[in-house]
Amino acid sequence: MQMNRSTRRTRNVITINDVARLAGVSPMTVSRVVNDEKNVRESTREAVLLAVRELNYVPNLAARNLASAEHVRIGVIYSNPSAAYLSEFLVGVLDESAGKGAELLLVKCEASNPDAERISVQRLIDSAVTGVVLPPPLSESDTVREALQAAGIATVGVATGRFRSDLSCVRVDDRAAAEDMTRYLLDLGHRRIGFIKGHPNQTASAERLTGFRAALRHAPDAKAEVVQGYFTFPSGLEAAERLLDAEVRPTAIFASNDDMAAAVVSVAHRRGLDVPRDLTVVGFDDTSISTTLWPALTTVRQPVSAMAAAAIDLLLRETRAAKDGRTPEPTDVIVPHTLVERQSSSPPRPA
Amino acid sequence: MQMNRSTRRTRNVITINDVARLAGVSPMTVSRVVNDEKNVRESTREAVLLAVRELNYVPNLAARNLASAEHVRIGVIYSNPSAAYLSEFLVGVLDESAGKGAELLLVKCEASNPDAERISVQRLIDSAVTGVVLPPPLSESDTVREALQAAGIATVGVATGRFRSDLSCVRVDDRAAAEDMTRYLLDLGHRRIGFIKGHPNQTASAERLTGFRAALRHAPDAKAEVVQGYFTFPSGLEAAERLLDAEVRPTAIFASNDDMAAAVVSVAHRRGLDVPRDLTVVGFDDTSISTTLWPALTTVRQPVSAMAAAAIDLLLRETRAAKDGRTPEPTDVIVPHTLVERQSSSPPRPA
DNA sequence: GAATTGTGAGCGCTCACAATT
DNA sequence: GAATTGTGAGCGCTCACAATT
Repeated sequence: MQMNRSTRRTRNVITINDVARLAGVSPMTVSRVVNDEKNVRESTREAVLLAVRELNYVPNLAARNLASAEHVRIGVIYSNPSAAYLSEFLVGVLDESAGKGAELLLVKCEASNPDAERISVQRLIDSAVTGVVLPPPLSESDTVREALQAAGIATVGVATGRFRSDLSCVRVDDRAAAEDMTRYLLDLGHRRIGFIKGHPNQTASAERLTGFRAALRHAPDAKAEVVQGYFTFPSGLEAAERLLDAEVRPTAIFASNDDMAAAVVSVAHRRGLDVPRDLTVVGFDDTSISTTLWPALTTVRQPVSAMAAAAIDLLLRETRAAKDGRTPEPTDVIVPHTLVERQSSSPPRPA
Repeated sequence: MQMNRSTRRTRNVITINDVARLAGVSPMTVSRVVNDEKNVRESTREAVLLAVRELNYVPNLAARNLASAEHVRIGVIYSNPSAAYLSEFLVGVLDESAGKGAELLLVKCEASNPDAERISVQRLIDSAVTGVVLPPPLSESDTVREALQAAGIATVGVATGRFRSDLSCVRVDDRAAAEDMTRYLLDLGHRRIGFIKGHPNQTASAERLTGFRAALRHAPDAKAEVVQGYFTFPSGLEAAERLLDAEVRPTAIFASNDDMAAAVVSVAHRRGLDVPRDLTVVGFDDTSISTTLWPALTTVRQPVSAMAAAAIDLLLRETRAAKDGRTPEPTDVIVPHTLVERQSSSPPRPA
């Protein structure tokens, strides 16, 4: 017999009790299933999940936070990569954590400065974060990784060039992506191709170069010229000058990121070269500069927001598992890249 | 006599009950004071606030969210302003809302497209946001403002050039800031000054121009050349070419934002001009590009993160007041700007 | 009557343990 | 004994109302 409901505001929201009733179990069992805990019989789990789906149940995060011992607080240490990258990254981080009730703590940090890095990590530790997400370039900082590992804090790196067995990461396959782009240039008919490398402190730089070289192996008649860059616009200017000063100019230049590709376009225009008629220019990342520019850049799209979101998701999964006494193996999440063809590329002009 | 505490995890955290006990009132009274409700005697309020401060009480947001009828969800509609601006803005929004338990909902929107703007607003309304923060340039969109007002959603605009009586805003005094910068150039000794205007769809553009002109009125011997820009790097390139093509070149160029100032530096270098020896270049905003560049830009610092944080704070205050039945007057929050002197400015070369 | 303060219950979940298989 | 499920209380706040000034 149903008691008269209290006079309180009626919320017509599905709760854990509704799910429990439908599944014929206790609310605690529903809680176990929803939180992916072990020691739930498979048939029970399925019954609960069925009820969850049927009722479209979404756990109340406020209640979970209040009832559970600790709060999920995720730290993000960011340095000054391309601002375009950071804003896309933050959008992804936000979108994912907002819905999961995780608190975010952002800490700025000068990159390539071990002292500053250690201080940033310490600040996160002092703030009792449960996990940390590292966007590039800090995702490859030994200092940061070691300090976090020493403190036993779950960490996920984003956009590292390679997977390493002691750090979960979310990345694209940089090598395959660079290979795809190079093959695209070869298919257009280019045979003299300049390549601008990324910063040597990031493994993605080497991977992209490897991919570039791998594609060229299938075109023995092609000539490659490789110069160093550092992912910045100014370094791209300098690299472009070097490549375009060659006696026989390349007909295409592949820059390891969009900022440097934008610099190549800038230098080309200064020299009176039409892009793409006289020079094809392609980039990597698909950050906002690639469409701000004229001509818009052909580039490799890294789904930055989705990667950030995936990193948060992975981190939450790992911290939850850790709380449950399991120590999850570091995971290597590879997300698909896409080649985005825009106006900065075309077949070379017939000689 | 103290009962044996439950076997449950002991949290040694200050709660509303601790404050109530110390202040000699009921928890509900503490709740009223903390939430800034009316109908609390002034002496009671003071006693409670004293206890809050003494114990360093911070309300548990999860408990508040669970107990109170509705959730605070703040929408942010962003378009594609400078990426550097957006990332700073998001950092501020995040820092402020994380600590206040507000959920954030980001919606991207193509600017200057009324249909897209209406769709974005509708998405926020459908998601039951309690308030909306508008970064530029959407903070000045009539479409967006009207749609939100029609839906009765509290809104705060950021970095609008002027205050209007129907919209709370957080901004710097653009006119005064531009006047300061211009006076700085005059004090350095410049008498031929180029000015690149911002996009005409933002009131800040006009304010900055007004400030520039106001400062020049005190230097009757100075000559000004004003050209149109649109806040983008390419528009800055074009404007710089126009200014530097003049028979008598300006010795200083004041661009209405950093992106355009960076473009001016780029054009100057292309023409073999040394910055600042041959040409002083100054910007506005102090976004990350101003220090990435060489020489680093002298510019006006807008504390973007702090402004975003202030906007969130103001919004929370307004929605809370509205819940309490009060209709707060739109507020005009002006935050201080600062002139940041770096390497791109110097006295003009003696003729 | 209006302004101010307090009371008891309840928001939706998870804890620690107990009970069952 | 181990694996699985349930029980009762409690997390820290605010609601609706009642009681007091």
